[in-house]
Amino acid sequence: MVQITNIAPLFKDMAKLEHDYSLACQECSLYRLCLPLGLHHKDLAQLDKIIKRRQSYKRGETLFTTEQSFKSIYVVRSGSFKTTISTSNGRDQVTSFYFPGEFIGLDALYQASYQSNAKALETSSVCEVPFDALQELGKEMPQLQIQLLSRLSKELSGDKSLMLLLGKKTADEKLATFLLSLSKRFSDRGFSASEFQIMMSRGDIANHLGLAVETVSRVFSRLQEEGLITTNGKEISLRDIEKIKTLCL
Amino acid sequence: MVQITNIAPLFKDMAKLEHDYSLACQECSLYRLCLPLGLHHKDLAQLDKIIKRRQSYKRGETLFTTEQSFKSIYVVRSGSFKTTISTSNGRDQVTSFYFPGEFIGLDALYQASYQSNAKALETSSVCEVPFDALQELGKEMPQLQIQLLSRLSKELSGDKSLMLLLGKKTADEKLATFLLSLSKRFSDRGFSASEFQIMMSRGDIANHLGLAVETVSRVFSRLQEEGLITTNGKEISLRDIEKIKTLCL
DNA sequence: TAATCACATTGATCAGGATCAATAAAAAGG
DNA sequence: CCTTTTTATTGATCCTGATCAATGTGATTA
Repeated sequence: MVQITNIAPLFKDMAKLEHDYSLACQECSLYRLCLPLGLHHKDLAQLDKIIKRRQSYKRGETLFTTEQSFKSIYVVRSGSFKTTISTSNGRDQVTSFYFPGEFIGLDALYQASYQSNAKALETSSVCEVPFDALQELGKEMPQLQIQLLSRLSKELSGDKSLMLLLGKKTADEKLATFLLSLSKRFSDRGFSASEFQIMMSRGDIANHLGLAVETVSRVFSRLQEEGLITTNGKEISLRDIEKIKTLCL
Repeated sequence: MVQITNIAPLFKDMAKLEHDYSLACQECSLYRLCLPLGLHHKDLAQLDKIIKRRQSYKRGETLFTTEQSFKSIYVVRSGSFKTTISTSNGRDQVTSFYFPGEFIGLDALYQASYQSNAKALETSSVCEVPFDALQELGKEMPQLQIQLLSRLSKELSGDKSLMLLLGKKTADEKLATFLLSLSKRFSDRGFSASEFQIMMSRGDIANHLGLAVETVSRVFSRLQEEGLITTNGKEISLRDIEKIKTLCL
């Protein structure tokens, strides 16, 4: 059996996370969720050197588009992003949402150009990791390569699950699955698993789940009538997680 | 006890293509599509040592299931496979089809167990690549790591495209897109881009595209009436590829 | 603070594709 | 080879979720 990673959740100081964009990997509260996991101290320092800490992006601002050639992968430092791809006639699909510690742009390295458009969902910041430099480092740090492979593999299995959702689940099941996925990710990051603020619009959610906005709205209302959740705009609280789990299938 | 370890060489003359499972990477006709691409000759020899050539699988036979722990990735040598994942209540989704030179099991390395079930669609064979050994080799061959990353990334972008298909395309668009994807993959492998045999059932296709069998059948008939394709069971020929392209969106 | 604009909810109606049903055609198996 | 089983096609009907429409609720800006 090949055991690759053990991303244990935990981080404490929210304030740091939000505001100190220059914070080095060594002191970053995302350490356990991020790329450096498993690196030795001296290797970490080297990784730290190649990472560019970037200014924040405001809601709706673009991180990259399919027009740009691939140079870097991005790790969310604070806030959140969405990626979309489009048909030639302008319909588009929200392929993923990204939270702190998650990698954006991994699907780009094959074609050497970004395969999707990435936009901030709220005021957010990222660490930019130039891929060339990362590969150079990787030659001397197998652990880093493994980390990277592991991330790609994780995204891959997430995508397969979404295929199952898109292809085989009903509207109710889709939304239940989505809410639990958010819950898990918030709780992995030290936030409440049952009460959180969603920063994506109903439209984004609907699009991501292959539904119409109206359907999402109706399912939210129905779940609320049944006492499974409470919503107030962007505030969501899951009142009966166990029951919601049974809805996911 | 007489151990019969390697019978294959005895049959060297029998259709190398299909049946010589012991054929080394150096002589393999899939070279350009496969893992070794870009490796130096001596590195290739080393890679060759860790690869296990496996007996063939018959239609419907299992390559691996979600119950098994992850040890190896598999490269299709001949034939084809499908992978599926399932909901807790038994609905399942065909997540991908795999052709010669393509890698199966890449989504497994994150959780160290296979995330899907892989089955042969016809009499097929694979090369088994033990992941531990591959990682060891990778330490000395950056090119190999890059190849691996590249493959993961490629699968990732394929999956994103499928999300777009599942979430935003109509039945006609789905089937047109699917046919062209097959066409491309056959032509990449030196076969005709316009005439080929599909080895997956209508059910598999329907499931993969998030449709009912009946719908797939009807769309096939409609495309045929419109003179865009000809079908005869598993034989498909694309009569007007340009027009089919316009259907994909 | 009003005015504008983007987003959300709810209702009424519609349609694409699912489901049900029957038959036909291939495979598989004895 | 004939029998049995699986897979494919075609038709009739139904239903989930899309679309259209109207109103409500927040946000942003002047």
